[in-house]
Amino acid sequence: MSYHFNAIEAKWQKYWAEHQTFKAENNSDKPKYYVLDMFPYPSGAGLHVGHPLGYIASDIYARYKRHKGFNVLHPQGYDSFGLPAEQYAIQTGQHPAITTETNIKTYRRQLDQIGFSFDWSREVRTSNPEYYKWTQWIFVQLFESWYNVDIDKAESIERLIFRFSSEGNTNVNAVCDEDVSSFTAEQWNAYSSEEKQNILLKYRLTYLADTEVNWCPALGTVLANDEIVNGVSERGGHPVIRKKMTQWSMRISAYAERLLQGLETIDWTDSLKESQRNWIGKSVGASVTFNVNGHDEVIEVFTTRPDTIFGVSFMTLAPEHELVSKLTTDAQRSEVEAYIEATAKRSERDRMADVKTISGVFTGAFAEHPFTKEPIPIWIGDYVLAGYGTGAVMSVPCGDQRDYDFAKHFKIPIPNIFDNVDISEAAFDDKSKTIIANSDFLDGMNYKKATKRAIYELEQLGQGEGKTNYRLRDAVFSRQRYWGEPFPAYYVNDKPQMIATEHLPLMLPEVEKYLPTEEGEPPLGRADVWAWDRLKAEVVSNDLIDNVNVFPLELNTMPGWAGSSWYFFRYMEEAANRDAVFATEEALKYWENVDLYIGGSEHATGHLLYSRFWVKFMYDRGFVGVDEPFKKLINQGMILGTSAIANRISNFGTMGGRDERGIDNVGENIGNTFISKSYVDEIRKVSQEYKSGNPLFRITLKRNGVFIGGNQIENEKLEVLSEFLFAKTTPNTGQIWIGTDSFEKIRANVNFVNSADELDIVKFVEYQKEFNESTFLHEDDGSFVVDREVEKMSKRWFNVVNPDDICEQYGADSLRLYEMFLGPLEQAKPWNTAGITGVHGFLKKLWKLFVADDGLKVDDSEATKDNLKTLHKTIKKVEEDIENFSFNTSVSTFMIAVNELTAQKCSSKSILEPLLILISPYAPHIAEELWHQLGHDTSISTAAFPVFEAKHLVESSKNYPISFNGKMRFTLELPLDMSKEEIEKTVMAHEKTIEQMQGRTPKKVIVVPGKIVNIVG
RNA sequence: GCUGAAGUGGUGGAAUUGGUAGACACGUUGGACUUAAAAUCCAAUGGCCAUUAUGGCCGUGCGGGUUCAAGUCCCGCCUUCAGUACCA
Repeated sequence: MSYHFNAIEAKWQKYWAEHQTFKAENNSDKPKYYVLDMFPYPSGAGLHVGHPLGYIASDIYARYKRHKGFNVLHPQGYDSFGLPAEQYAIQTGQHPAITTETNIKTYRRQLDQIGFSFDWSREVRTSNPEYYKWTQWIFVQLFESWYNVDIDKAESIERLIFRFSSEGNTNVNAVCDEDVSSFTAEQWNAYSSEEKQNILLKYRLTYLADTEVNWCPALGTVLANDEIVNGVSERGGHPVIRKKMTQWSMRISAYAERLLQGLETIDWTDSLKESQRNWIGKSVGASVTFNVNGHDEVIEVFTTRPDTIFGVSFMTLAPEHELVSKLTTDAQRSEVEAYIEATAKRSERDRMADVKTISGVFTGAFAEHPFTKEPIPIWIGDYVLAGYGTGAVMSVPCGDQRDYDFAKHFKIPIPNIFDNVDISEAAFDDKSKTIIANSDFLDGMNYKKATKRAIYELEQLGQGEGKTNYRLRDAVFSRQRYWGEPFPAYYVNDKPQMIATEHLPLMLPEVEKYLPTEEGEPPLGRADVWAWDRLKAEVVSNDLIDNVNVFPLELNTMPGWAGSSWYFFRYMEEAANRDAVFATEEALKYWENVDLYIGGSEHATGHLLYSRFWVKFMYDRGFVGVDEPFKKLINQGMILGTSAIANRISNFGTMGGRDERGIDNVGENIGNTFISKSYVDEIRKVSQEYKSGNPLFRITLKRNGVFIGGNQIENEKLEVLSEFLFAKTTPNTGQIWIGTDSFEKIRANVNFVNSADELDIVKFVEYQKEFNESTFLHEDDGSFVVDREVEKMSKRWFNVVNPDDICEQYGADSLRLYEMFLGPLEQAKPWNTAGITGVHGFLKKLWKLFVADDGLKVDDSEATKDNLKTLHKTIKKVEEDIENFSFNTSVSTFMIAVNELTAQKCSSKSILEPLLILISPYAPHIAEELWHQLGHDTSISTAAFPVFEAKHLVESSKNYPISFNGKMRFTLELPLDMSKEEIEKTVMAHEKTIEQMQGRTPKKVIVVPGKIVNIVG
C-alpha cells in the first residue's frame, strides 16, 4: 500500500466536516484558547501560496492546543465589503454581492483543501446584514457617547445632557471640538432642540464635521491616511488631493494616551508597537500664545522646547492658517496671496517629494514676544503643516534645523541662546547638552529646569501652559462608495439623527449603477427608495420625503475598517444566538479576547489601531469585558516569488552587416533569441575578468574567433555562442560585440521550470505567445536553463504559484509542511516549488515506517532505548518549537526522527503512535489516516499530546570536543561523571594530544564538564 | 533622516546561557535498480592546498576589541528589506 495523499486528504476533510470535529464549545470545563487569523478579503484572483502561510501556522498552533487539552476557538470569515468588488461592479454592472459570493466560494474551496481546523459554524461576513446590523449598532453607540476626561472613559451622552442641564459646560472636562463656547445650565435649558443637537455633536465620539480630507478623484472617494501610500491611493495608485467635505469622524484622539499605554500590556512585536507609537506621535511641551501687534487676535503655537523661548526670532504660520488673511498687511497682500495659491496647487505628493526647497513669505505683521515684548515678524511657509498642532510655530532658528534653514534663506537673525555652542553652521538641538544663555530668568539652566520654569512664567502671564500633543488625528469615517455599511442616520434640517437600534439593520439599497451621481453625490444618491419614515420606522421611497415624518437618509457608507474592528467578538457567539445580541455576555466572558492573532504587518496602523480603539470604547460602555482585542500578535512574513528569467539577446552591436534591403544590421533582425544560462554566465565571468573599470566593455565575436581588446582568447563557450549568432546574421556581418548588458530579462512562467531551473520551451512559447517565433541556444545536454530572481509574487512576473496545483501534485500535508519548512514565520522568504520534494519525500518515508507493501507493519514490540531516545528528544524539541512559533525547525526535527526510526527499523506502536500525534498538527491528514489504521475510531485531534520524559535522554558519556587554542582537533568519548581532574589527565595522556602539543607544555587547560576541553599553549 | 528587522555554502535555512559552524532540505556529482524514464536506494558535496591513510590553512557583511573559546558579547562602519517622514 502506498501513500495516496489525494484520496486520504479528501476522505478526512469530509470526515472532519461531517463530524464537526473542530466545533468550539461555549460551555466547557477545559481552559479556553482563542486563535485567530486576520480574515481575508475575498478577491477574484483567489489564493496563491503566500496567503495561507499565516493560516497554516495558526492552524498548527490551534491543533497543538487541542492536543494540550484546551477548548480552542479557531474561526474564519470574510472581510467582504470593499473596493475591488465595487470597481468590478462599476465596470460590469454585476452586483458586488454576487461577485463577493462567487469569490467566497473559491476561497472556501481553496481553504478546505488545505485541511484547516476552522470552526466554520461561526463564520462571519462583514457584508451580511445580520453582521452589519451590529456594526451599525456600534456606530449608534459611538454617536450616543462622549469622552469624560475626569474619569478617563467614554460615557453615555445622556449623562452629558444631564450635566449640561444642571451645571452648564464650564466644569465639564471632555474631549470635544475646539470651538465650543461655554454656557450655563440656564442657557442650555433655554436652547432650542436644534441648538442642543449642534452642541452635542461637538462632543459625540462620532460626529459630523467639515474636514480636510484626502479625496481621490479617480476612485471617487475619500481615503484615510493609511490608505495612501507615497501620495497615491494604496489601491490602484491614483492621485489624491486635499478637499474640504462634511464627513463622519471618529474621535479616536480621545483614546490617544490609552492606545499608547495599552501597548505596554500586550505581547506584540517591538516593530509593530513602535509603528503605533509613531502613529500616535505623543509629544510633550507647551502651548504658548503670542499677541499680535495691532490686532485682537492671538496666535497659539505648540512647542516641545519652551526653554528656547528667548531664541524666537520669527513665527511661521501654515499658508492655510485662518489668521493669515487677517494679519497680512496691504503691502504684502499680493505676495502672500500668490504664495498661498502656489502652495494650494502643489499636490501633497510634490510637497513630500520636495523637502529641500525653502519657501515662504513675510505677512508684514508682527507678534509680540511674551517676555521681552519685542516685535517678532510673522511669516508663512509651507514647511508648517496646517494639520499638525495649531498650524503655527514659534521659530527658534538656533535650536531647530528647519527654522535655521528658513532664517538663513530669508536672512532673519539667528540669536544664540545656548551657552558655549557654535551655531554658525547648523542649529543645535541636543537637549541633553543644553545650557540656556541670553534668556533672562532661564540663564544657566539645563533643558529640564528651563522648560519647567518657562512654562511656570508663561502661566503667570496667562500666555501658555504645559501641553501634550498627539499626531493621531480623528479618523474620517465616511466613504463615497456603494459596497459598505450604510450609516443608520437620517437628516432632519441637515442635522443627523440615528435610527433606533431596534430597527437595524438598515439594509443597503439597490441602485442601478454603482457610480457617483451627476451632482457628485455618492452612489447611494442613485437609490430611489432611500428615505426614512420616522412613524413607520422603515425605509420608503424618496418621493415621500416631506421633512416632517419622512427624511433623507445618509448617502455615504462606512470604511473597510468598520466591520473588521469588532469581528473577533462575533466569532465568540454561536450562530444560533446571534440575532438578539452581537455576542452574549456569557460568550464574551468565556472567550475574553484573542490569545493569538496572526496576520500581516501592513495593518499596523489601520486595522490594528482602529480595533483597539473600538474595543476600548466598548469596554468603557460595558459592552465587552476586555480593553485590548489581541493579547499576542505575530506578523507572518511575506512569501516572495522566485521568478524565472530567460535571457533574450538585445542591445548588441554588429559591423559590416547589411540585410538584403541594404539596411544596417544592428541586431533587430535576429528576432527573439534566447541564450541559456551558462552562456550568459560565461559572458559575465569574462567581462568581470577583463573589464577593469570600463563600463562599455564588450567582447568581440568574429567568424574566426573571440577577441577582447584586439587579442584573441580561447573560450569554447563563447565560440559556440559566436557560431550560433553568426548563423542568425547576414553573411557579410563581420563582428558582433556583446557584453553583460546585452540581455533582456524575459520572465517565463515559473510553472514551466523544473527543479534544475530548466525551462520547458514548448510550454513557454505556447503560454507566452509573443515568443513563439523564438530561437534558443541550449546547453550541451539540450536543456535551456533560466536565471532566478526573487521578487514579489505577482501575475505580471509570471511567478504566482497556486496552492490548488500543489495540493493536487503533492497534497495538502506537503504544502503545509513546506510552507513551514521554508523558514521562520516572521521572515520574508522566497517560494520555490522545487524544494517541496524534500517534505513530500519525508511524508512518504513516514508512511513507509507504518505501512509495508502488504499492510500495516506496526506491532506491539518493545521499544528499544534508541527508539525511546529518538521519540523523547523529538517530543521535547517539537514542544519547545511550537511554543516559540519556530515551526520550520520542528519540520526538520520530524525528518530527523523519521530518518532515525527508519534506520533503527522501529515498528513499535508505543513509539510510532505518539510520533503521529506530534506530527498531526503539521500534517493532519496523513496522521489521521495512520491513526485510524492503528485501530482508533476517534479523531487524532482529540488525542493528548505525548509527555516528555527526561529519563530517556540521560547519557552516561559525552563525546567531548578537544580543542587546542580554541580550535577543535578531535573528539573523545568520556564518561559524564568523570571529574575535571580526571578528564584533564585522560585528555593530556591521549596520543593525539601529544601529537598536537609536539612537546610544548600547555599554559592552561580549560575543562568544562559536559561541554568542552580547551588546551592553551 | 528616524525607527524596526536582517546579512551564515550554489539555494532555503540550522546552531540553548559564548563551547564541535553549516543540522534538515533543495540542487549538483557519482553509483545501484530499469530496455528507458519516473520513483526509490547508496555515496560525496563550504573554499583552497595536499593526498599514502593521516592532514593543513581560510571561512558566519567589513574593521577593531573582550575571552581559554565569538555566528553569538562590546565599539565603529557597510549593505539589504520594511515602516515612517518638513510633527514644531
